[in-house]
Amino acid sequence: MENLEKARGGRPRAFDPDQALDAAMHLFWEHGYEATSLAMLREAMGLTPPQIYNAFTDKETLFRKALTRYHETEIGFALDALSAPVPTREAIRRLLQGAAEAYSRPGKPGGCLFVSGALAASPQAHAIADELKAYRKASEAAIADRLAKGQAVGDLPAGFSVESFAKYIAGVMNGMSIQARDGASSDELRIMAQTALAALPPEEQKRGA
Amino acid sequence: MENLEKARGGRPRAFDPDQALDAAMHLFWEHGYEATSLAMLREAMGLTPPQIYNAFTDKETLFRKALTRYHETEIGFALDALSAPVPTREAIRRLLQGAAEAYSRPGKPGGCLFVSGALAASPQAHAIADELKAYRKASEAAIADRLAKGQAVGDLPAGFSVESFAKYIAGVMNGMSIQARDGASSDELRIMAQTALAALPPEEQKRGA
DNA sequence: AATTTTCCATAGTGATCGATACGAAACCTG
DNA sequence: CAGGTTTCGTATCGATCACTATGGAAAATT
Repeated sequence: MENLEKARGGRPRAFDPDQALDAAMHLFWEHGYEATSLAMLREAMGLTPPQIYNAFTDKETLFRKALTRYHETEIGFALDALSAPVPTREAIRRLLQGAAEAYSRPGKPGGCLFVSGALAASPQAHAIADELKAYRKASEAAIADRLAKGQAVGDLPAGFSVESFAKYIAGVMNGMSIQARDGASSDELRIMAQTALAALPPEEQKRGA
Repeated sequence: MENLEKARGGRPRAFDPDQALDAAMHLFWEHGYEATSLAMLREAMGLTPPQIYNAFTDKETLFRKALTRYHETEIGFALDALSAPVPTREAIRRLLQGAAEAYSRPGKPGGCLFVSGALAASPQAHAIADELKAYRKASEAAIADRLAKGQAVGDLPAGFSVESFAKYIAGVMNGMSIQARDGASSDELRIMAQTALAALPPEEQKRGA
C-alpha cells in the first residue's frame, strides 16, 4: 500500500502514528475499551492528550482504528485458513490451530480483541459492543461460507447444517479466547482445537475406498 | 436455612436486601462489574447510596455477594449434572444442555456472569477479574473431577486426558456464553452443545453388545 | 524573509466516578 | 418514658473521566 498522506505544509508529526496505534491496540486488547483510560493510553503511546485527539479524533475512533489494525496485523491466520486450497476439514483445522497460536502469542495479551474488547459494556459504550459483535458475527459467517463451499464440493454430508456447525466453531474459538485469557498455554489450546475438530463429521471419500 | 439475622434494636431496613441484591446481580450480569455505575445500581435497586453502602459495604463487596447469589440461584444445573448418578457421557450432556438453557433464559441477561462480569478489566479491578477467573477455573476442575470419576469406572478410555477434555468442555461452555450474548437462541445453543458432545469418545460397553 | 499551516505543551473544562458527613427518624431495651 | 442503636434522606466529597482552549514553536509555501 502506498503512503498517500496529504503532503500539505505545516509542522510534521513528532511521532509515528502506526506505532502509537499499536500501543493503543495492545492496551485495548489487554484491558478492553472502557477500562482503558486516556491516562493509560497517554503513557503507553508516549503522547499528550492533544496529540492523541489530533491524530485519532477521540477515544471511540481510536478504538475503531485499533480494531482495524488488529484485524490486519494479528489475525491473518483466519483468512489464510479459510481461503487455502485444501479440503474443508483441513481448512477448519488450520483455522482452529491458528487461533490456538494467535491467542497465546508470547508478548501479546491473551485471547482475541474481538472478544475481550467489550463483552459487557455500559449503555454509553453500546455502539462499541455492537461493533465487536459484528466482527464476531462476520467471523462466523466466513466460517459458514467455507463450510457451504465444502458441502457443495462434497467434503461434507448433504444433511449437514452449515450454519449450526459454523456457530459451533466460532463458539469454540471464542471459548479458546477465554481459556487463553485464563492462562491456557499454546499447547493446551492446540489440544482444545484438536478435540473440537473431532466433532466434525469425517471427510467423505470421493473415489475409491 | 434459618434466618439468623441479628435481632438487635435500631431502625429497621425499609427494603429487602435479597431483592436488592437480585437487582444488582442482574445489572452486573448485563453490563459487567466496572461498566455498572452506582447511579445504575441506585436506580435498579431502588435505593439511595447510603442504603447500598450500609447494607453491602462497597461496590466490590456488593459484586462478590452478587456472584455468590448467582452461583446459588442461577447455575444449579451444573452441580446437578455433575453429581447425578448417570453415565459420564450423560452427565456431560446434561451439563452442556443445562448451560444452553441457563445462558439463554428469557428475562435474563444472555450468557454467564462468570464470563461477562469482567473478562477485561482496568488495573484497579484486577482483583475482581481474578475472582471471576477463579470461578471459571473451579468449574473446569469440577468437570475434570467428574471425568476422572468416569474414567475410574470405565466410562472413558484409559489413555484419555481428563484435564484436556475438561478444558475443552469448559471452553465450549464459555464460548456458548458469548454466543448467547451475541443473540444465539436456546435452540441454537442446544445444537452447539450437542455438536460439542460429539467430540467425547463413545461410551465403552461394559458387558454385552 | 513573510506567510501559512500544522503541531506542540501547559493547563484546565464540566461531568461522572465511587463513596460519605450529617442530623433526623424509627425501632429495641430499660 | 429515656437511652442506645441502626437506618433514613439530603447534600455532597475528592478523584478521575474523556476532552479541549490557548498560545507559542516549527516546518512548508510563497
